[in-house]
Amino acid sequence: MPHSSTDHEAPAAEPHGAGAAGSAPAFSPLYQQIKGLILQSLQAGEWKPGAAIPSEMDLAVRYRVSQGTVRKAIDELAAGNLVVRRQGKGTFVATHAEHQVQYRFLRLIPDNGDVNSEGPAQREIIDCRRLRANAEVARALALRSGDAVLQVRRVLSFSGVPTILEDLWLPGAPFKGLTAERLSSYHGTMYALFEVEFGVRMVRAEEHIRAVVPDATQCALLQVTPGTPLLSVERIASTYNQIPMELRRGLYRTDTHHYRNELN
Amino acid sequence: MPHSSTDHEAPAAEPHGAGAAGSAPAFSPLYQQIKGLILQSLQAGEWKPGAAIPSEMDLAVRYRVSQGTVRKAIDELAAGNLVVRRQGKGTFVATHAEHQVQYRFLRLIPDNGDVNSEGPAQREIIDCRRLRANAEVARALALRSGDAVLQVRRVLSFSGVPTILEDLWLPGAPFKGLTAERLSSYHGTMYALFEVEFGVRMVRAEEHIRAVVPDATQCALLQVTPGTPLLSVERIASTYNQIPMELRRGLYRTDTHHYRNELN
DNA sequence: CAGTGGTCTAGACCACACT
DNA sequence: GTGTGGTCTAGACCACTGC
Repeated sequence: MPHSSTDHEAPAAEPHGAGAAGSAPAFSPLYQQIKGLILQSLQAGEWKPGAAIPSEMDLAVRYRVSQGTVRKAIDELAAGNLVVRRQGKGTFVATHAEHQVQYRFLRLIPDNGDVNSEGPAQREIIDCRRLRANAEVARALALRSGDAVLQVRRVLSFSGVPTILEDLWLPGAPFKGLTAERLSSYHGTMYALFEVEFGVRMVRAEEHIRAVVPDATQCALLQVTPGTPLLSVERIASTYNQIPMELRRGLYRTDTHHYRNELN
Repeated sequence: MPHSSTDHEAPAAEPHGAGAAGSAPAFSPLYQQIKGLILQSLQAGEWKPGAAIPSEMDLAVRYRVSQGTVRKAIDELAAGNLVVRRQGKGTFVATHAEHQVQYRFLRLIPDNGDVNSEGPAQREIIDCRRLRANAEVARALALRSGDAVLQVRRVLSFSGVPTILEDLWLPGAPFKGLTAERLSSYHGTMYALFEVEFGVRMVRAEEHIRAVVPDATQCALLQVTPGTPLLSVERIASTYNQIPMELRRGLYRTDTHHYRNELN
């Protein structure tokens, strides 16, 4: 094998063709392999959220491929919002901790369509406790029943009107040390706090939406009359490697807001 | 100017730099211009839904650019589901008229997650009439109040259970000749019919979701008891050029199904 | 086999940001 | 000016499809 100066990783440079005599081939193009390697570095925390990753040329040298191949790998990462390209500056690890887009996963917007018209949300932590996962929570978080989990309940208000009631469950281990105090005092979104304080970056989520009527407690917290229909939004959010790290159940008032979704 | 054999269009081959002394530059890369030209041909119906568009090489010759540039243009069109690439065969205009993915825009799925477990939906047209657009419908469809529109009401049932009640409004002109008869007798989705019979291909849509309680008529049609919360899904669907061509208001039962959405 | 999309490369140049 | 990502090109080869 030619030249091997400051080796980092070698992509095993096997553009096409079979490897060993395995019965399940499943080859991937070089740029996919590179994408995988970058992804590994991302998970491993080699580059922190908000920081720049090496330039395309540097990565090309490091992985012994052409810049174009690195480019295609990064293109896919950028398409998945894992990374942000900025012309003339570099490519940066995406982060929730930037005031730009406040709630990246929140699809509830005011009926007038202008998110800025109502100012920042007021957040109130109602409860935060450690407990043992029941079967349902355990399944959603890929834990075992009885494992330690953190349960948080909070209310989000817009222009002083309580609009969202959320219950969320987090695996106990990665979030050791999270308290109502820290949640309340942190300035920024929850996901930003998770990133900064616990190194857990939420990357993807899936939501299941239903229409429900709230119980008495929920009515009180959202200040709605019994019988008011609400949106029930169950979200499972995960980090890199698709590992579920949060189960969140939201109740959304839709008298002044609506859930917006784009299809194509 | 060199060689001009069988001219179709010329992209004015102006990769970078300003054109005339206009005060608003706004230049776009070559591949964006090519994308625009392909888009025009798509709208103009030069290539019908389901049919193959010319090969990358052919388009490169036609537009006087390299294959790579055409490729990048097509990549974006494919990313937007306007076109489908099939290795070894060609690139095809996307269509709703293929049994593969039945309802491309329908996000309601059974709670067990398996769309195939319930078989095809039963469709029943309740009503179909021509009338004049009120202010609300006119605004949504970019028409004037009083313009002719078509109003359709239908119920979708899964495994015999009425699950979706939809009211939809279509601009009268492009859909001249649409009747309840044709809607009922057509085998395939509504959007497939629109494509095949009226040349209107729905490409993009935006949905606004709320929780509501149905009125007496709606309860009867969906066979639910008064007070049952339902999902209200308002959709505006549009063709190429972003022109709105359909306003659809759906009421979804979410006792056995849920609206699924992916975030990233 | 020929034709199509898919991958990979290498090099040139442009647009932008910072110093 | 230097370095970054962004565009464009030209050519080679691979993988899949259908004749």
